[in-house]
Amino acid sequence: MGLQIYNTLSASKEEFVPLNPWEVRIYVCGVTVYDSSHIGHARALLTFDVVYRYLRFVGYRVTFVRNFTDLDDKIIDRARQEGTTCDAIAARYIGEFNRDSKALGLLPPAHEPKATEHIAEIIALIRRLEEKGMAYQIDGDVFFPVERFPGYGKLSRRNLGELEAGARIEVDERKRSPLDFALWKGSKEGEPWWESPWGKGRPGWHVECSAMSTKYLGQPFDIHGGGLDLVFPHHENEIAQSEGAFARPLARYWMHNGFLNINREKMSKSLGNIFTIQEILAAREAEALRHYFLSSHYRSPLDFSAQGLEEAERSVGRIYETMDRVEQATASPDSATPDSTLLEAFRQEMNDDFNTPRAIALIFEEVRSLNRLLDEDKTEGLAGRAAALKAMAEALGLLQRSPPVFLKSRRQRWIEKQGLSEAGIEELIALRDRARREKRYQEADRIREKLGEMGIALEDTPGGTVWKLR
RNA sequence: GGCGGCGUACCCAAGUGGUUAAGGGAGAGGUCUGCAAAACCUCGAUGCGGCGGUUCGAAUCCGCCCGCCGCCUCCA
Repeated sequence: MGLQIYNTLSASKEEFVPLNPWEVRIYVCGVTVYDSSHIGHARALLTFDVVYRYLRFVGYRVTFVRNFTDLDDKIIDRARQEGTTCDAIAARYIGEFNRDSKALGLLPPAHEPKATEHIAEIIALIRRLEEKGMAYQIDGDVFFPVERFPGYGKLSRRNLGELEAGARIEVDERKRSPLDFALWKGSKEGEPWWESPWGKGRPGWHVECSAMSTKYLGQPFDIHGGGLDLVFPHHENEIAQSEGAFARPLARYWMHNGFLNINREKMSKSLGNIFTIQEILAAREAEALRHYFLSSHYRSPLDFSAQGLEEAERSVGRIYETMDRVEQATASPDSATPDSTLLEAFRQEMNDDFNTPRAIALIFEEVRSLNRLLDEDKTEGLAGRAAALKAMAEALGLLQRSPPVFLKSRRQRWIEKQGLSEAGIEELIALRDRARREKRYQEADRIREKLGEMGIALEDTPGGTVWKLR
């Protein structure tokens, strides 16, 4: 059986059949660049990075697009607070985002369009809606009349009656329905603006994604993704605009990742429980965060904890340590043909709506068998299995670095945090080794204990004493 | 009020009708070791929030109840 994807549109898993058999076109809503990205963003980014990687792994040519919303009320507010321009704010946080995404080990998208660079396309889309009677102008604003789009609510499984009943929005009295949303906003004093058929103004929130996704991917395209919170109203409105304008589907599969909570609470500024990506990556390896997220299913809510992340870092370290052993024992696993049984098992798990927890379980089962082979000095089949493990890990974005580099980096980070010096540690180890050679074991154990208190574990291997973090 | 989700061992977390309920961490015992560590082996939920029901058979379907959470407003 092929890949099954849970489609929010049908609220069920569906066989994934792309429009063209060999390629997949996917659009993911990126970030609004008004502040630093936090680990909730990281979950969404990593979720779709794995979708992207896995689609490539199974052989598709993938066109992946992720936008920047660089035009929005929050950016305007921020610029005002700081007495600077929206451009400056957007540029700053796009820069941060690029650093974050590199640090997270994300594959770069084919396109990263910005709203401000697609004003012409946005205006064209709104005009098209006007022609079809799906836009109305009031003063300098243009709204989308939701009752003109019969499928409104199909993604979030609501009907207009329910929505209106539950609406707690401050209603703009000029709108025909409280649910109508702005396609174009007339500019107020001090706001960025562009010339348009409706006067000076700027796009509404949802319209830029409609314009940009179809510009790069056509309509329909295969997969549209984003966080669960975007289902309503953002994605619902994208569907209304794009399908209203062109009378064909916008995207065929809608994927949404679950939320990240902190200690069972939603992350929010008012609770002060937001961790930025930069804060987390200063303390932990990026692949630890990735492993932590992939250990639960992307659609489940996930509770973030420092302890969980620490455990994840150890787990990732275990995979690296095993790969390190393999590389020391065999010439080169890279030149081996990956074990096909393992790859097939991996595909089977991932084909079930990207079941990464099971894929990771598979990786650990394999880590155990590899270690057993290594313990027993058996090299038969080792390279092929290691190659398969590596291929699986890469499809998840793990094992992006060479084992020695990763292990060294983790150790280095820890030394700095503890204010220790590598030379000092080495010196103590040398002292202990001399004591051991001279069979002064009490002395040797005393030194090891001392290092232990510093958080360092020693391993006496045939090749000499190596040290690791507790 | 409307819509939706979750509750699996000490912790994290898969599993949505059928042999022994994945995997990781912690724990216990063992192999190895001067002693350790790492690695490996073994053990570990007769039970999947509670109570009923459907079924030859349910963590898995249905009903009720308890507890937690999300969306309906900007939000990944």
